[in-house]
Amino acid sequence: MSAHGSAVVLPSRSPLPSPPVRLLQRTILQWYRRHGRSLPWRGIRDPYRILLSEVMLQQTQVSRVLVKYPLFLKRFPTIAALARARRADVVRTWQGMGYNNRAVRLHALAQEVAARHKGRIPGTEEALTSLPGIGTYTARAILCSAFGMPVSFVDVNIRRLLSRVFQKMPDTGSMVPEPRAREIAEAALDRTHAYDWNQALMDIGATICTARNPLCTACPLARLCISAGSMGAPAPTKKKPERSLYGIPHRIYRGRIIEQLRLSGPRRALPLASLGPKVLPQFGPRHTGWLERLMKGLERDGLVRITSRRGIPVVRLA
DNA sequence: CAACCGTGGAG
DNA sequence: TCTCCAAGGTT
Repeated sequence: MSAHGSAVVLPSRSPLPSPPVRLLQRTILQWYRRHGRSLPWRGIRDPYRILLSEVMLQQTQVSRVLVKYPLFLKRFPTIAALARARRADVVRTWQGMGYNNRAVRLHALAQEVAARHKGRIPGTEEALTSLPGIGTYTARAILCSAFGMPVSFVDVNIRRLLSRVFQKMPDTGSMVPEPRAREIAEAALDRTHAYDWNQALMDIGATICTARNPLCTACPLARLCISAGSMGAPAPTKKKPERSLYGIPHRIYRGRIIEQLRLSGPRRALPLASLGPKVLPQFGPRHTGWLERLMKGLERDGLVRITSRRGIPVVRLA
C-alpha cells in the first residue's frame, strides 16, 4: 500500500480529503492502550459470552448491560443451559433490558445451536447471520472478538466516528450512508490489531465522539478529523409520529404487559381482562379489542401464550 | 424498505 | 417536562 503519511485510498469514485490511515491507526491504538474501557466481555474468547454481550448491547447502553450481563450468566452459564431453560425464565431474566423479542430470539438461537451445530456457536458470517437475532453487525463482531478474525464491522458508534473523521459533516447528527461507512471501515481497518482497533473505535465513539456534544477538545483524533470542532448545531431531526394510543406508542403498552407477567409468579397465568387497567389507566370496555390485538401480537412474537380457563382467556409468558 | 420492536438515563 | 438516544434485527 502506501508509506507512512500518505493519504488513504478508499474504494470510492473520488478520493476523500482523508487523514493518513497509518497515523490514524497508531493514534487510536495508542489512545486505546491508555483509555480503553475495561469491560467483562473484553479480553475473552468464549463465543457464548461474546455473543450474549453483543445481543444485549443491541440498541442498549453499556451501563445497562454491565448490570444484567453477570446476572444473566449466573442464571444461564452456558449456551446449553440456556437452550434447556424455559423461555418464560429467559424473558424474566431479561427484565429491564428492553426489546424483549431479543430474549425470545436468544433462547431460540441457543436451541438452534444445540440442534444444528452440535452445541457450538458457528464461526462463519453466513452461519451466524442465519441464527435468530444475529445480523451483519453482530455476526462480524463475534467473528472478530470470539474467533480472532481480522474483520471490520460498523455499529452506530463506529459509523458516527468514521463519518466525522473522513467526511465533513454539516451537523452533529448526520452520518455517511451505511454502505459507505462499511467501505470506510474496511479500508481503515488495522488488520494486524483488528480486535483492539474495533474496540477502540467503539470506545471513542461512545465516550468522546458522542452523538450530541462531541468532546473534540479531548479527542485524540482532533488533529486528524475533518469535522473536529466544526460541526453545526444538531440537525432539525424531524421524526415520523409513531403509532400510538393516547400519545403512548404501542410498544410501550406491550412492555407493560410483559412486565406485569414477569411480576406474576412463575408459571402463573393472568386473566386477560385483569391486564387492561394495569396497562392502561383509563381502560374501559371499548379497549378490549385493542388489548386483544396487542396480545395477539405478543403471542405471534413468542412472548406470551394465550389459553382459556373455565371459559375466560388467560395469559402467561410463553 | 419503512415500520416495528423497550427501557431508562442524559441533556 | 420533554426529546434524544443507545454495540441492531426482522418483516
